[in-house]
Amino acid sequence: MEQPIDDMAERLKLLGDKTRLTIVAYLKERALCVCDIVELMHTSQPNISQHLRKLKAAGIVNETRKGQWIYYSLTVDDKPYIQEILRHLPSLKEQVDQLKNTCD
Amino acid sequence: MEQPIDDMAERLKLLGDKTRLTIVAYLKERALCVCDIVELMHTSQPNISQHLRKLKAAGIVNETRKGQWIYYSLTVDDKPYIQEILRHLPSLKEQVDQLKNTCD
DNA sequence: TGATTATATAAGTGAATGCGTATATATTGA
DNA sequence: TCAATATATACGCATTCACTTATATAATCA
Repeated sequence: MEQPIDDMAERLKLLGDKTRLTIVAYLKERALCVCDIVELMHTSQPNISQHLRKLKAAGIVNETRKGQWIYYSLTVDDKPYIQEILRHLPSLKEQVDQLKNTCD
Repeated sequence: MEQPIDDMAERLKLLGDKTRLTIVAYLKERALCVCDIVELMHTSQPNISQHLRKLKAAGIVNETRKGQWIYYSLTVDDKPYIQEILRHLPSLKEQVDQLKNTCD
Protein backbone atom coordinates (compact mmCIF):
# COMPACT_ATOMS: atom_id res chain seq x y z
CA MET A 1 0.00 0.00 0.00
CA GLU A 2 1.33 3.37 -1.02
CA GLN A 3 1.45 5.90 1.80
CA PRO A 4 1.21 9.65 1.14
CA ILE A 5 4.59 10.10 2.77
CA ASP A 6 6.18 7.58 0.39
CA ASP A 7 4.59 9.42 -2.49
CA MET A 8 6.01 12.75 -1.35
CA ALA A 9 9.44 11.21 -0.83
CA GLU A 10 9.34 9.89 -4.38
CA ARG A 11 8.58 13.31 -5.85
CA LEU A 12 11.12 15.09 -3.67
CA LYS A 13 13.78 12.58 -4.67
CA LEU A 14 13.03 13.39 -8.30
CA LEU A 15 13.46 17.10 -7.67
CA GLY A 16 16.54 16.43 -5.55
CA ASP A 17 18.68 15.97 -8.62
CA LYS A 18 20.61 18.91 -10.00
CA THR A 19 19.85 18.11 -13.64
CA ARG A 20 16.13 17.55 -13.10
CA LEU A 21 15.70 20.57 -10.84
CA THR A 22 17.37 22.71 -13.51
CA ILE A 23 15.05 21.29 -16.18
CA VAL A 24 12.11 22.23 -13.97
CA ALA A 25 13.56 25.71 -13.48
CA TYR A 26 13.73 26.15 -17.25
CA LEU A 27 10.20 24.83 -17.76
CA LYS A 28 9.01 27.36 -15.18
CA GLU A 29 9.74 30.06 -17.77
CA ARG A 30 7.86 28.38 -20.61
CA ALA A 31 7.20 25.06 -22.39
CA LEU A 32 10.30 23.73 -24.14
CA CYS A 33 11.06 20.93 -26.54
CA VAL A 34 13.76 18.37 -25.83
CA CYS A 35 16.29 19.96 -28.16
CA ASP A 36 15.81 23.32 -26.42
CA ILE A 37 16.68 21.76 -23.09
CA VAL A 38 19.64 19.89 -24.57
CA GLU A 39 20.96 23.17 -25.95
CA LEU A 40 20.47 24.93 -22.62
CA MET A 41 22.05 22.27 -20.49
CA HIS A 42 25.02 21.06 -22.52
CA THR A 43 24.41 17.37 -21.99
CA SER A 44 23.33 14.47 -24.18
CA GLN A 45 19.86 14.17 -25.67
CA PRO A 46 19.22 10.69 -24.20
CA ASN A 47 20.13 12.02 -20.78
CA ILE A 48 17.48 14.74 -21.00
CA SER A 49 14.90 12.33 -22.44
CA GLN A 50 15.39 9.93 -19.58
CA HIS A 51 15.01 12.65 -16.97
CA LEU A 52 11.87 13.92 -18.68
CA ARG A 53 10.41 10.43 -18.65
CA LYS A 54 10.86 10.23 -14.88
CA LEU A 55 9.34 13.67 -14.37
CA LYS A 56 6.41 12.67 -16.54
CA ALA A 57 5.89 9.41 -14.65
CA ALA A 58 5.66 11.42 -11.43
CA GLY A 59 3.11 13.79 -12.95
CA ILE A 60 5.39 16.80 -12.72
CA VAL A 61 5.47 17.47 -16.47
CA ASN A 62 3.41 16.51 -19.50
CA GLU A 63 4.15 16.43 -23.19
CA THR A 64 2.51 17.83 -26.31
CA ARG A 65 3.65 16.91 -29.75
CA LYS A 66 3.88 19.70 -32.32
CA GLY A 67 5.10 18.28 -35.58
CA GLN A 68 8.40 16.60 -35.03
CA TRP A 69 8.95 18.39 -31.73
CA ILE A 70 7.60 17.35 -28.36
CA TYR A 71 7.04 20.20 -25.96
CA TYR A 72 7.18 19.59 -22.24
CA SER A 73 5.52 21.78 -19.64
CA LEU A 74 4.95 21.75 -15.90
CA THR A 75 1.81 20.27 -14.38
CA VAL A 76 2.07 21.40 -10.79
CA ASP A 77 -1.15 23.36 -10.32
CA ASP A 78 -2.41 20.65 -7.98
CA LYS A 79 0.86 20.27 -6.06
CA PRO A 80 1.28 23.22 -3.68
CA TYR A 81 4.51 22.13 -2.05
CA ILE A 82 6.11 21.79 -5.48
CA GLN A 83 4.86 25.26 -6.39
CA GLU A 84 6.59 26.61 -3.31
CA ILE A 85 9.82 24.96 -4.43
CA LEU A 86 9.41 26.56 -7.85
CA ARG A 87 8.97 29.97 -6.29
CA HIS A 88 12.38 29.63 -4.68
CA LEU A 89 14.20 28.60 -7.83
CA PRO A 90 16.28 31.36 -9.41
CA SER A 91 14.93 32.76 -12.67
CA LEU A 92 16.52 31.38 -15.82
CA LYS A 93 14.49 33.63 -18.10
CA GLU A 94 17.49 35.28 -19.72
CA GLN A 95 18.92 31.97 -20.87
CA VAL A 96 15.58 30.77 -22.17
CA ASP A 97 15.11 34.00 -24.09
CA GLN A 98 18.47 33.53 -25.78
CA LEU A 99 17.50 30.18 -27.29
CA LYS A 100 18.16 30.09 -31.01
CA ASN A 101 14.59 28.83 -31.36
CA THR A 102 15.08 26.88 -34.55
CA CYS A 103 12.36 24.55 -33.28
CA ASP A 104 9.54 25.73 -35.52
CA MET B 1 31.18 27.65 -6.81
CA GLU B 2 27.98 26.48 -5.17
CA GLN B 3 24.85 27.63 -6.98
CA PRO B 4 21.56 28.13 -5.11
CA ILE B 5 19.94 25.56 -7.35
CA ASP B 6 22.54 22.96 -6.41
CA ASP B 7 21.97 23.78 -2.79
CA MET B 8 18.21 23.28 -3.12
CA ALA B 9 18.73 20.02 -4.97
CA GLU B 10 20.93 18.80 -2.15
CA ARG B 11 18.28 19.51 0.48
CA LEU B 12 15.47 18.07 -1.60
CA LYS B 13 17.46 14.91 -2.19
CA LEU B 14 17.85 14.55 1.56
CA LEU B 15 14.09 14.87 2.07
CA GLY B 16 13.48 12.56 -0.87
CA ASP B 17 14.21 9.50 1.21
CA LYS B 18 11.38 7.67 2.90
CA THR B 19 13.25 7.12 6.14
CA ARG B 20 14.49 10.70 6.45
CA LEU B 21 11.16 12.23 5.48
CA THR B 22 9.49 10.11 8.14
CA ILE B 23 12.04 11.24 10.72
CA VAL B 24 11.26 14.84 9.79
CA ALA B 25 7.53 14.14 10.08
CA TYR B 26 8.08 12.84 13.61
CA LEU B 27 10.25 15.81 14.56
CA LYS B 28 7.50 18.11 13.33
CA GLU B 29 5.49 16.98 16.36
CA ARG B 30 8.23 17.59 18.92
CA ALA B 31 11.95 17.18 19.63
CA LEU B 32 12.94 13.53 20.01
CA CYS B 33 16.02 11.66 21.11
CA VAL B 34 17.61 9.00 18.94
CA CYS B 35 16.16 6.10 20.91
CA ASP B 36 12.66 7.58 20.53
CA ILE B 37 13.04 7.59 16.76
CA VAL B 38 14.48 4.09 16.74
CA GLU B 39 11.47 2.88 18.71
CA LEU B 40 9.06 4.65 16.37
CA MET B 41 10.63 3.45 13.15
CA HIS B 42 11.60 -0.15 13.84
CA THR B 43 15.06 0.09 12.35
CA SER B 44 18.59 -0.03 13.72
CA GLN B 45 20.07 2.72 15.87
CA PRO B 46 23.08 3.27 13.56
CA ASN B 47 20.73 3.72 10.65
CA ILE B 48 18.87 6.52 12.43
CA SER B 49 22.10 8.12 13.62
CA GLN B 50 23.48 8.21 10.10
CA HIS B 51 20.34 9.80 8.70
CA LEU B 52 20.33 12.39 11.49
CA ARG B 53 23.94 13.27 10.73
CA LYS B 54 23.03 14.03 7.12
CA LEU B 55 20.02 16.10 8.14
CA LYS B 56 22.21 18.02 10.58
CA ALA B 57 24.90 18.64 7.95
CA ALA B 58 22.21 20.17 5.70
CA GLY B 59 20.99 22.40 8.52
CA ILE B 60 17.57 20.77 8.68
CA VAL B 61 17.91 19.59 12.29
CA ASN B 62 20.08 20.45 15.26
CA GLU B 63 20.96 18.57 18.40
CA THR B 64 20.85 19.33 22.12
CA ARG B 65 22.35 17.02 24.66
CA LYS B 66 20.36 16.38 27.83
CA GLY B 67 22.29 14.02 30.03
CA GLN B 68 22.94 10.84 28.12
CA TRP B 69 20.26 11.62 25.58
CA ILE B 70 20.66 13.81 22.53
CA TYR B 71 17.48 15.50 21.37
CA TYR B 72 17.04 16.46 17.76
CA SER B 73 14.70 19.16 16.52
CA LEU B 74 13.88 20.88 13.25
CA THR B 75 15.59 24.12 12.23
CA VAL B 76 13.53 25.17 9.26
CA ASP B 77 12.30 28.60 10.30
CA ASP B 78 14.51 30.17 7.63
CA LYS B 79 13.61 27.64 4.90
CA PRO B 80 10.11 28.43 3.59
CA TYR B 81 9.96 25.78 0.91
CA ILE B 82 10.81 23.13 3.49
CA GLN B 83 8.10 24.50 5.76
CA GLU B 84 5.62 24.06 2.93
CA ILE B 85 6.71 20.43 2.57
CA LEU B 86 6.22 19.95 6.31
CA ARG B 87 2.70 21.34 6.09
CA HIS B 88 1.81 18.61 3.62
CA LEU B 89 3.20 15.76 5.68
CA PRO B 90 0.56 13.69 7.46
CA SER B 91 0.40 14.12 11.22
CA LEU B 92 2.16 11.44 13.24
CA LYS B 93 1.12 12.93 16.56
CA GLU B 94 -0.69 9.83 17.77
CA GLN B 95 2.37 7.67 17.41
CA VAL B 96 4.63 10.22 19.08
CA ASP B 97 2.20 10.50 21.98
CA GLN B 98 2.31 6.74 22.50
CA LEU B 99 6.07 6.70 23.06
CA LYS B 100 6.98 4.92 26.25
CA ASN B 101 9.08 7.97 27.10
CA THR B 102 11.62 6.23 29.28
CA CYS B 103 14.13 8.82 28.05
CA ASP B 104 14.21 10.97 31.19
C1' DT C 1 10.13 6.57 -50.95
C1' DG C 2 14.42 7.90 -48.97
C1' DA C 3 17.03 11.30 -46.27
C1' DT C 4 17.01 14.21 -42.35
C1' DT C 5 15.73 15.70 -37.88
C1' DA C 6 13.67 14.87 -33.27
C1' DT C 7 12.92 11.88 -29.65
C1' DA C 8 12.85 7.41 -27.15
C1' DT C 9 14.75 3.14 -25.62
C1' DA C 10 18.42 -0.39 -24.56
C1' DA C 11 22.46 -1.79 -22.43
C1' DG C 12 26.65 -1.08 -19.87
C1' DT C 13 29.46 1.24 -16.34
C1' DG C 14 31.10 3.74 -12.43
C1' DA C 15 29.68 6.23 -8.50
C1' DA C 16 26.55 7.16 -4.85
C1' DT C 17 23.67 5.44 -1.29
C1' DG C 18 20.91 2.96 2.33
C1' DC C 19 21.40 -0.32 5.75
C1' DG C 20 23.39 -4.07 8.46
C1' DT C 21 27.09 -5.70 11.82
C1' DA C 22 30.79 -4.58 14.62
C1' DT C 23 33.06 -1.36 17.37
C1' DA C 24 34.20 3.13 19.51
C1' DT C 25 32.96 7.12 22.37
C1' DA C 26 30.36 9.40 25.94
C1' DT C 27 27.45 9.90 29.96
C1' DT C 28 25.40 8.19 34.17
C1' DG C 29 25.14 5.89 38.46
C1' DA C 30 26.37 2.20 41.70
C1' DT D 1 36.33 2.82 38.76
C1' DC D 2 33.25 -0.29 36.52
C1' DA D 3 28.86 -1.59 34.40
C1' DA D 4 25.03 -0.05 31.79
C1' DT D 5 22.87 2.91 28.53
C1' DA D 6 22.90 6.21 24.60
C1' DT D 7 24.91 7.66 20.55
C1' DA D 8 28.43 7.85 16.82
C1' DT D 9 31.60 5.89 13.58
C1' DA D 10 33.82 2.25 10.54
C1' DC D 11 33.30 -0.95 7.14
C1' DG D 12 31.19 -4.05 3.81
C1' DC D 13 27.51 -5.17 0.71
C1' DA D 14 23.66 -4.91 -2.32
C1' DT D 15 21.00 -1.76 -4.80
C1' DT D 16 19.98 2.45 -7.07
C1' DC D 17 21.08 5.82 -10.23
C1' DA D 18 22.99 9.23 -13.53
C1' DC D 19 25.28 9.18 -17.59
C1' DT D 20 27.29 7.50 -22.06
C1' DT D 21 27.14 5.09 -26.48
C1' DA D 22 24.48 2.68 -29.69
C1' DT D 23 20.23 1.87 -31.78
C1' DA D 24 15.18 2.19 -32.58
C1' DT D 25 10.99 4.85 -33.56
C1' DA D 26 8.57 8.78 -35.40
C1' DA D 27 7.70 12.88 -38.14
C1' DT D 28 8.92 16.00 -42.00
C1' DC D 29 10.31 17.13 -46.52
C1' DA D 30 12.54 16.64 -50.96
